[in-house]
Amino acid sequence: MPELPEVEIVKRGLEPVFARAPIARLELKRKDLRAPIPPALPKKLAGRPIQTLMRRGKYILGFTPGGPGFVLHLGMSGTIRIYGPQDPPEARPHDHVIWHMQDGGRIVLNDPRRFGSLGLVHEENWQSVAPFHAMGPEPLGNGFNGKVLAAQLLGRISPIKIALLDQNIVAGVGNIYACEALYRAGINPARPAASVQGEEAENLASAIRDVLNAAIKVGGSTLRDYKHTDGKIGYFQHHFAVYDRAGSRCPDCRCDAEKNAAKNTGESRGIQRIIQGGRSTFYCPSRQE
DNA sequence: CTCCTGTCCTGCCGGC
DNA sequence: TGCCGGCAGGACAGGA
Repeated sequence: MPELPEVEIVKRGLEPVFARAPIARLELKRKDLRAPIPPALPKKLAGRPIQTLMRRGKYILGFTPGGPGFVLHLGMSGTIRIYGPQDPPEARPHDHVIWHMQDGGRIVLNDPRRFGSLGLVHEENWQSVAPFHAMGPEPLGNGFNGKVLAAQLLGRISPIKIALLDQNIVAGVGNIYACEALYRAGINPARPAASVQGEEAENLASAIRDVLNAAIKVGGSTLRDYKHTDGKIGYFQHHFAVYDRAGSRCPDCRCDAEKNAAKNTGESRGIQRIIQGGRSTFYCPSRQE
């Protein structure tokens, strides 16, 4: 489920929790996530504060003062719940990891599909180990623009939609925001990646930034009320232009005009769903020629 | 290198 | 109502 905006919101929700108190202990109710949780991790975190909390792509990293830290990925179905010191204990199915804080607060990782992961990293060298060593630029970073994106796409014959899902091309974009960004940029998802250059690459880079920022903004407003959303953070109602809207008309649809023009052909219009790389792509054939 | 397919796991939803 | 197939926001391994 979570792509960059959702992960960013989760990170922001975790910040005050880690700022308030050191970790008392890490409870592992289940160790077999996508990869086994390193047995040494609880020991490295117990009794220690998280001094630095950051996001890279869809990962959240938290470092203790000495350098060791955790790296968290929510996979497809991972969620985080936050409990204050006053909140009564609550266990739900698929709660796998609990950070017990020294002030009594708790952070719970719930992940039914267990595609998520929790690992051990070190502040000194995390950037040079997998998966970070090859990871593409942060789309919300200062250095990201059309030229950078165009350079990343050079030599790529695969469809632009597939390329955007590759974390080594640009970090943090997933299936939803790849579709939404291509829609905003007016680029057909089947276009060869390397053919997106110049002004189109600028448009796409801007579209990626804009759609991610918009989603964060919406999530940020939800974050303040996270208690009302069942303690879960990072999961908010999005409004998508094309994602999961097959058959509907896109926001600035020209489909009616096209339908009239193509009346004789009987060709159907509206948002289309196609399969690329085994995953759904949604796009508007009228706006994304 | 890049590309493509299959796989991990559970829950939900629509169709019969 | 119950069962079954298909699908889900991710990432990796392995082979071409």
